[in-house]
Amino acid sequence: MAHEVQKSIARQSLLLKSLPEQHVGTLLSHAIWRVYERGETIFLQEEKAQAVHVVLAGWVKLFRMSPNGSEAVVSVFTRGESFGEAVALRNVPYPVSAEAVSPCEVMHIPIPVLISLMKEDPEIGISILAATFTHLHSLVAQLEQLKAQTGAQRVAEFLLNLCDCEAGDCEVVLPYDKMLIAGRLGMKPESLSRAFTRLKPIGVKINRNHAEISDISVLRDYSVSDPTET
Amino acid sequence: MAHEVQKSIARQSLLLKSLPEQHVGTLLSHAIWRVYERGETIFLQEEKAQAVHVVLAGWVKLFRMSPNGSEAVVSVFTRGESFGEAVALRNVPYPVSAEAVSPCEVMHIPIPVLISLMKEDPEIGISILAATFTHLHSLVAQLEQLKAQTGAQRVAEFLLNLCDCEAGDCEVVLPYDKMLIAGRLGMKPESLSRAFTRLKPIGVKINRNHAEISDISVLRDYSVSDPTET
DNA sequence: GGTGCGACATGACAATAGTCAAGTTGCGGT
DNA sequence: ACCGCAACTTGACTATTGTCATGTCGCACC
Repeated sequence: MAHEVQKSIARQSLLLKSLPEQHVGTLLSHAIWRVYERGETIFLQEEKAQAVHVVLAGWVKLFRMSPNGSEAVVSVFTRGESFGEAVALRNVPYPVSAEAVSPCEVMHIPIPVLISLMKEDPEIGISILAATFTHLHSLVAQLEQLKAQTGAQRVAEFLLNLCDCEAGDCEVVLPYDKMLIAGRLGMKPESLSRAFTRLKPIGVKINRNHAEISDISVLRDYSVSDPTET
Repeated sequence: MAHEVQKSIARQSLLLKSLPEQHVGTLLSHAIWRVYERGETIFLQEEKAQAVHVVLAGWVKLFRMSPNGSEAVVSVFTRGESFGEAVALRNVPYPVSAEAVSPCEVMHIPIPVLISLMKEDPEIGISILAATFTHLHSLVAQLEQLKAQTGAQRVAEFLLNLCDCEAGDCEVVLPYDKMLIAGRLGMKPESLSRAFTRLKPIGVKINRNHAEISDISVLRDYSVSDPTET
């Protein structure tokens, strides 16, 4: 971790930003910084956890291979987000695998460093819990989406999360390729294509990896409407 | 918490069993003990968290109401299990609602008690993280199931989790009614019925709330087989 | 011992998503 | 500039699931 730029990104991460300065310094000085190429494995399911991971740049996916061979994408992380906190403290194997889906920079904080610091200051524990809770919450939201919404609605919600605008029209860039988006939303690439087609009548134009939304509120209404009444 | 029986159940809970004796005593002496009737609400989504909850008897479901009115069951807890740990420490509203699905006994540990104890002893934090991680893990597993398995396979896996036997034949009791099982597995009651029908040819007989499995290994094979090749 | 209600099963149908196959397109390598 | 590949789209078909309607059964309540 020689570069000041990366240190400052790390400080802004959800995991570290609420910690007192002295601890952040300790953690950063023990952290390992690595780059990954697209498609490279960061760790494998069932492997023993060695570190907590903070994404500094690029995109990382967490996924699970089921015994029958199909892949379920559990989540996708980018700059400032961290993963592996909970598993780190329990000395159990990873329940998922992690892979870089674009060129990435990832910071690894070795677990022993974290544990010893945690015994000194309970604030660290609370901070880790906060990050873990964020994941928990997002998984709950995903479960709800899968169980209660159609494919097209999930895509609509996905697009809405990408917009920062509040109302009116908006253009967003799809952050990673469509195969991964499909996986993240629990469908096949073909179904994603069709979902996009279905959103066309309500003002969504897809061009390459750009999406144009003519009216956000229309899309928002659609994403929460009852599937049976459309 | 006047009753010794309940205290001893609480001590066996995942949350408390690994804590040092003195802390358990403190927590128990501040805990509130309550009974709930079937269908009674324990807390509502968006409500501010007041306590961590430990189920002593009966069954509790956590669920989310989506804006369009449909209900997604997130998890179901029973004796010895706890929920609400993560949200407790962040002063944020509950992301889910909780309801008793059978007559229940639930112990509530007020959050301030927990926080002050946590500042005294970091072990408490680790213990809470452990419980939280268990939930995280189970949510990840659920996501995988929903995305990569058919309805009948999810039912098969649900039945396998209920058996304690390792091989051969086995009879299990369905722990709660079929409507809730359906919700827990992300399907409608009708689909659950059909899933049971589909499991009949491979040796599963359903009678009331009893399930007879003629050969566990056959069922296990089925639950992990590729849906396309059956 | 009725009576009525809710849980559950089943059939017919519609909607949704997966599968397979056949293009099209964009892009990197030569 | 050409080639080849992988991502993406589209169409036809199938499978799975939700919806609606109907019927049975068990059980609490009078």
